Amino acid sequence: MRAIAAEVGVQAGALYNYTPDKQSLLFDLMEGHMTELLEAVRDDPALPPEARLEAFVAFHIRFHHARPDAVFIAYMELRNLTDENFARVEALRRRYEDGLERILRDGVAAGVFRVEDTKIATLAIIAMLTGVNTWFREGGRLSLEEVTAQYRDMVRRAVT
Amino acid sequence: MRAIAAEVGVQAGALYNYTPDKQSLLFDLMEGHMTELLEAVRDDPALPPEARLEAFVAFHIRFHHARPDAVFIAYMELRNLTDENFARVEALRRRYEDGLERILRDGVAAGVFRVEDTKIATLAIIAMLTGVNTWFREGGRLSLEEVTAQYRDMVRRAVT
DNA sequence: GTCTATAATCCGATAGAC
DNA sequence: GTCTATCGGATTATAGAC
Repeated sequence: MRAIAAEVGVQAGALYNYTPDKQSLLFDLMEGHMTELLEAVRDDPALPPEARLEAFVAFHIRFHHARPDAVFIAYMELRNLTDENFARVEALRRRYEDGLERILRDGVAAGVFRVEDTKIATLAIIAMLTGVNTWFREGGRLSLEEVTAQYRDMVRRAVT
Repeated sequence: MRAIAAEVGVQAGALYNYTPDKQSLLFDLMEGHMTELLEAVRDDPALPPEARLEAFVAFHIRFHHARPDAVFIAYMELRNLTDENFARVEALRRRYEDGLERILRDGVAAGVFRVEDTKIATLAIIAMLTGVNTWFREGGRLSLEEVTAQYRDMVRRAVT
């Protein structure tokens, strides 16, 4: 709390005019991040599953790349949530995963994807995409667009 | 330190007969984990790249599944290492990644893998495989062997 | 709405008896 | 080698002045 106060230029006690306690602040940050994620993601079931999957890959990488701090907190501070707050954040995360799984299931039903278990494929793809945040830095050997293109190819081939 | 002492049945001060300070204890844990990993991984360059890749997938999942606590610490406590200790752990991690990249490069050279950038594919595959630890629990819908088989298929198809 | 001051508690690490 | 006791400092949160 002292670090946050110093960052915004007030004393620690002043923060308690804006949040009842640290737990609420942490939960609000994480819930806000997940809500933004769910509101930003787009999926048009009328499009071919391959196009929907490619759009998801590009969206996930770009959205998370734009918010490294929120992603870091959402990942590292999960264990510091109360049981109830943890359950609420987890429910939002599952809703996001369900969006990807729907694409995979539709692709399987349409005969264009070969996926034995869509839930496992969903978790595998999201873990792979989120991993970009741990190593990608602007100004490196490849641009984010080039990196995204390669992940798009790997994901597409993994499920076809 | 107090929690560790309680777990092993001594008082906090007694731990300092075994470690000079908390930083050394943390570093020794993480270095030990990475050293075990590097000593346990096997790769026979004489085998076909596809077989070597499948062996790597199975090894990575099994090794990490057997050490959930060490994996968790190696991940969550990275930021609590001093700069020097962080650099040493990172160097070990990079050596492990290089082992997988060698397989991918050999496969590309042999014309059996289609990978645009072997470094990116390496990071993507490892992130995907390590993600298993965050959700897999013994006694669930699928056995670890079944899960491993599905990851093996996805990885193989992603690079061919 | 911000400040100072402080309560209550936790932390890593050390000192010295045994 | 373990214990008790404690130091010095950090933490979240509160109280009350302005």
